[in-house]
Amino acid sequence: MPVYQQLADILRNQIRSGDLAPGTDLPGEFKLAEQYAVGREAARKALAVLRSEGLVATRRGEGSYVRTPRERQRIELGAADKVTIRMPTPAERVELDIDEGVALVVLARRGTEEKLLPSDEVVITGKREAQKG
Amino acid sequence: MPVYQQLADILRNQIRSGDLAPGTDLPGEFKLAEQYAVGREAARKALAVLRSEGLVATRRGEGSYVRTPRERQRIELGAADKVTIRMPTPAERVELDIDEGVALVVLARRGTEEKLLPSDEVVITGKREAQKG
DNA sequence: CCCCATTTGTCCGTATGTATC
DNA sequence: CGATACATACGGACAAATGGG
Repeated sequence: MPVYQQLADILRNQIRSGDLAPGTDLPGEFKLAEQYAVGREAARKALAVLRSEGLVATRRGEGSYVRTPRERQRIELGAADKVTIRMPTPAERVELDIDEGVALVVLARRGTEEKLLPSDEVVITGKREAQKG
Repeated sequence: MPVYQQLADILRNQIRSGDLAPGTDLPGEFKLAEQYAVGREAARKALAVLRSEGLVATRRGEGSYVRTPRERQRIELGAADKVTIRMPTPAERVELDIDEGVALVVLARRGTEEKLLPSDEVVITGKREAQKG
């Protein structure tokens, strides 16, 4: 198994187990590379994997940290409403302030414009009370 | 703007415009790099961007091609059903045969196990006919 | 406001591994 | 088996953003 994936697995386990709690700063790329005796690229790639899973966020000049789960807004769908999901473009990620590893929920409601929502801020259900006819 | 992003923008536009139709093979990394007078890494990164958006898929030893839109299965949600979305882990991508740049739909239905579905194969709506009481 | 140290981002070059045809 | 093509890995160099002093 590739070095970067092994490292990604180690860090993912530490995150899932709570050993690395949400909000925790991760070591820098060079420190990570040094600690695990790998090249910088392997460390970078491992972080990239975790970013792509939405577990970690990285800010240039700052470093990486464990992402905090978002508060989820409930979306109730009627029979005429449609939701599809796709990944945002880099431009959309900037525009909507979406982290890497977070999908885009496209909500199409009758007579309204499409709404674009970060997938980690929503939970989708059917309508609570149904209308007749 | 970074070279790889400029190249990604060019290719994305060609895909969106239909100039590069679904199923079309893209030039190899070296050819792409040569054609646009960039390094191989820039070409690779551009392809990585498009993969992360679900526009392109790459097979080792084969090359890259424009992904074909999937047939979408309609999912009708009741009031008790819950859907959340997250990115799959590399292991899950292998397990469920999901391309890069495709999210995972987690469908939780009353009394059943969670169902995991590729986000590009579903469209979600509310229940067509509502039950009373 | 500038300077500086830190950290990530970009880019290039090179080499080797591995899957496909 | 060879040719092609992508994947991994390391090295170095410079750019760009951040934060502290």
